[in-house]
Amino acid sequence: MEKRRVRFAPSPTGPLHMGGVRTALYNYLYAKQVGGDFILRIEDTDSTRFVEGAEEYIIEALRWCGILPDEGVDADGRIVETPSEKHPHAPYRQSQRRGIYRQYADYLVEHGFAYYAFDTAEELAAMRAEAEAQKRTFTYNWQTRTQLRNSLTMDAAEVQRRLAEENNWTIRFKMPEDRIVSMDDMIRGHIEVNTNTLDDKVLWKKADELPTYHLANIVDDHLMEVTDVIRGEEWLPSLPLHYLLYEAFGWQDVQPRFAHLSLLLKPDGKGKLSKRDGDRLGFPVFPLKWVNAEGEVTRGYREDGYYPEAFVNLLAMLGWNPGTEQELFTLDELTKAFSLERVVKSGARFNPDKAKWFNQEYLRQRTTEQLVADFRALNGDKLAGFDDKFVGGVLDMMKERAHFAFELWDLTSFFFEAPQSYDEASVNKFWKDEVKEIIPQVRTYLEGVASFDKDTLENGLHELISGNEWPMGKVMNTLRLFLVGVSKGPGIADMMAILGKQEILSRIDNAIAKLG
RNA sequence: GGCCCUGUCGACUAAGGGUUCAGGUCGCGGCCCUCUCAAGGCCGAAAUACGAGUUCGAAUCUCGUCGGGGCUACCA
Repeated sequence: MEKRRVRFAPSPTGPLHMGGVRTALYNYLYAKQVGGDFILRIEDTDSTRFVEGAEEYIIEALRWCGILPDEGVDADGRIVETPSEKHPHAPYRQSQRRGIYRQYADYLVEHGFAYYAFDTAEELAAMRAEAEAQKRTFTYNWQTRTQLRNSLTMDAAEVQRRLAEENNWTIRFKMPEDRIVSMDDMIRGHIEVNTNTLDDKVLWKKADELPTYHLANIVDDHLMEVTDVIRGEEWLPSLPLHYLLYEAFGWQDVQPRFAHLSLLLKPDGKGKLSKRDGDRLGFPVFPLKWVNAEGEVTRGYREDGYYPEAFVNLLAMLGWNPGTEQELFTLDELTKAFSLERVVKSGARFNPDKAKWFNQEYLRQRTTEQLVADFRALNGDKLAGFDDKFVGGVLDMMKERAHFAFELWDLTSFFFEAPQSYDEASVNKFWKDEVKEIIPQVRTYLEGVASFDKDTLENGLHELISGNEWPMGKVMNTLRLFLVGVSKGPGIADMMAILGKQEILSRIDNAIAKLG
């Protein structure tokens, strides 16, 4: 089989949405599975929607996820502008390929597949409004084009004059009359559409000297020898046009195969997942943090504390499954297991809780060394006086409770700082006369323990308390309160063993002094 | 409105006409463990949108209805 070549072709109109990352991921997995190439192409034919920094964001997001393209981006993470052996189809930015497209648009006009149109946007908008008022649908196609201002209705001289003098004309595709376009989608199967429901799409804009998406996309996919197009479902309605364009160019025998992915839906209510949902429900919708021109900050998975492996994993499982009960996959495992046949056809509602669960699983898989590094990166100054062995011991004991590394400080702070205050409800509950008499005796016992390890302390404390018929719960909870300040944390003996005798005795003394 | 896609527990999904009074995971509830909080273990509630048809047999095939999504720009 020929080498598979797939592409991810986003527009730099803002930060890349997590749905876009998923599309990129599926392309990557599909290509890598068979040793194919993953290409990045920037579709920036609409200069009015260009957003500064968006292109860099896209590349950085892919890099963070570990799915950087083979072609289109250089080692420094820049879009390639000059052809080379590794990047033969450069430039990979459509705005820099403007010289390429015109000949293809002209070809279509010369061979009767397209025509020049001189209607203004205002005229067409007015016609659409009028049609709507009459509860009709205005479609620019064979039924209406003969009454409109275009090269089909004007004489050749007039057309030439307008082409030379006017600056706002377009080239439109001449959608055939009453034809069934028969298409295949790798996920959805066979699809048929009647061309009567389609309109004469604009392929070229004189004002910009640039093609629109449809033309640029087909031409570039062909020129870049793309074999498979995996893209979002929003492109499905354009598929007949794309088929017809391949046919018009005579490329139908080498046209790519298509797969249209369903969209990501909001966690609740109706509609597709949007930035608003993230703000409203408290989760990121974008891979990385983004600050727009107005200084408005949008949160990202990376900055929210997600591991890229977890993010990739959760994205992969949103609309695909391996057919087994396995849910945790490395990128390599995904590459081996992935198949378009197992991509789900219906839209996937995003579930933030499950996203957190994925991160928790990845946090648990981290080695102690990795976790210590994560933890120090977040809490450096507070940990200055503690060595890796101590920090690692604390984290090993507590990591099971965290979904994110940033939660670890709240979970473990009492190992690094003695409590400054004591939870009032717990004090009222446990610090009673009976216990006030017992605690000093426990302190005396602790002071005399020769081997201050977990098992010795655990057994010793239990024997001491039950031997004296003291109330186990009250005594232990009081000790916990004195050591931690609140009613939470690991086992008392575990804590004592890690903190050491001096620290334990000092915390007990402080608490007694403070609470009286 | 028109066109296209789509419809299994609250969510992600499995089951490709009989092996299914529908399985797993997240979430939810309960119990156990226990010095607290977690974690863990065990158990539980929870779905084939609806209606016809095909068939000995339908979650699975067909049609209709309803729901959801997308497109309907000189945006991508």
